[in-house]
Amino acid sequence: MYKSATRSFPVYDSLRQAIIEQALKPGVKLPEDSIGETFGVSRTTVRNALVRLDAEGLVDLQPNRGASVAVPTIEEAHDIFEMRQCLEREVMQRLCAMDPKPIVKALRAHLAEENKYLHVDTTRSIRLAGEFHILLAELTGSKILANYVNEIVSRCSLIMARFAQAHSAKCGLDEHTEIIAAIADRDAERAIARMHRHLHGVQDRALLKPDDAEKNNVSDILARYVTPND
Amino acid sequence: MYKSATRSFPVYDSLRQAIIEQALKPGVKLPEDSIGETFGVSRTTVRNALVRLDAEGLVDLQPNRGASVAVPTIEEAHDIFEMRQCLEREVMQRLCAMDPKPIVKALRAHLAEENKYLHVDTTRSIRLAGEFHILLAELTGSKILANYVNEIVSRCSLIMARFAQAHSAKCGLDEHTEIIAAIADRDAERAIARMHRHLHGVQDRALLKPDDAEKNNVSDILARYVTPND
DNA sequence: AAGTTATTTATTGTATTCAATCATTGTATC
DNA sequence: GATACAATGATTGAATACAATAAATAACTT
Repeated sequence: MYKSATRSFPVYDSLRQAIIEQALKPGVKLPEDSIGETFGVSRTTVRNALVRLDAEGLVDLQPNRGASVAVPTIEEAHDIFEMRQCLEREVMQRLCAMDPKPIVKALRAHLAEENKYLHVDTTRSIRLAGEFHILLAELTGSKILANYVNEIVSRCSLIMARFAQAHSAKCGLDEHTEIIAAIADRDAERAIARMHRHLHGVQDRALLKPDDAEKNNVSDILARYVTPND
Repeated sequence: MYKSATRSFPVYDSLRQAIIEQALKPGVKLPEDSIGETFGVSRTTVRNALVRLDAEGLVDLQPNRGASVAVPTIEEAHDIFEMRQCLEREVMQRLCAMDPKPIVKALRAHLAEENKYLHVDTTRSIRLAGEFHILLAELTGSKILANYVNEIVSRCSLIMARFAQAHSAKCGLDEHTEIIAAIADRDAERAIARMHRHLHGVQDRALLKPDDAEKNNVSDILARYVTPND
């Protein structure tokens, strides 16, 4: 839906990544000026990216008082997790009605990747765990379902940044393995049950920590996310 | 998610309305200049609205060649309708687990409205039919579910504009009545079945007409959608 | 005359500019 | 010392301006 051939795309993408990886924590202000400087673009361009992120629910764009990383309430957190259950149930349902061979192959390949970076690169590990769910959705072949799952997984990352203990964001790899097995057997009921329990575990671990909305300097953090192209 | 206290909001809102009501048909170009003139705002402001509509899937924003009303393919159409089935099934499920009294009351009130304008004001009638589904979603109390349903109902309007016979967009009121009855009985299975059949009917009627992408003048059409506030 | 290239025109991408709003600090008053 | 108000500074809202790209037209070649 988003064509990357614009200057605002890298801004959008880096901000998104930074939010998902919890480098930009909920509540952090996102001033157009400083972000523009970081990326070497004008405020117009930054604003474009912010509008998009607002539409996706990752950023909160208040009139006349600018943008900040969205701060999900505990109610929204429950709401989002419930929706996630619904979407991923649908994913399981559909995958179990398809030819499991290519699906399982792709999933196993991803799982190997997850294993590779477990206990090695935490940030990457967390990202891969999320991408496992996005891959599942993509394998259904439904663009719109994949989009929704993508969006909601991102928002769950945000929730974990707000409420969860540090590093509790990692999905259990065993659980991913179990889910793949159920799909391989085309056992929809089991796949749904496994997924449900898995997500419930993630949710449980997510809703513990009281918030410490520590202020961080945006520019310093973002500088690490600029992809150098010269 | 979208704060209305900006100049771009009326532009966004009018465009959205015009697309949903099928006054702006799929494929119609949306030049920033002429739209800006129509609303008395600058291109910057128009662009803001277009970016948002692109994010919602109602507008297609191609780099360097501007915006046009999205033209869903037949594959996307099926994809979207399938997703809609999933979402509205969830709505039924949730509503049937709640206290039916206030829900049924709100739904009956809406149905009365639908009846009132049936055979009187076609445009309004079509809009109300869509809003029935949005109301259902809102009554679950889930913001995010309501958002998704809202979005997907809009995109279904787009699909009907592209493929359906003129005026086949109207939902059967009897079917709405049946759905309400099932909710009143807290009979989830029946509610889901009714909704499923209902949507299937809508989908069937939607996928007939070959496209006649007649060119239309945007400004003329949009002029009717400008809400005068002075 | 058909096709190709050059030129012009229209439209978009982005930066810059100015006005409006909000946040903050300082000052006065009680 | 606390509160209310005023002035300042910082940040956003939105229009304008300029550069870059694409579309349309004209001129040219074969």
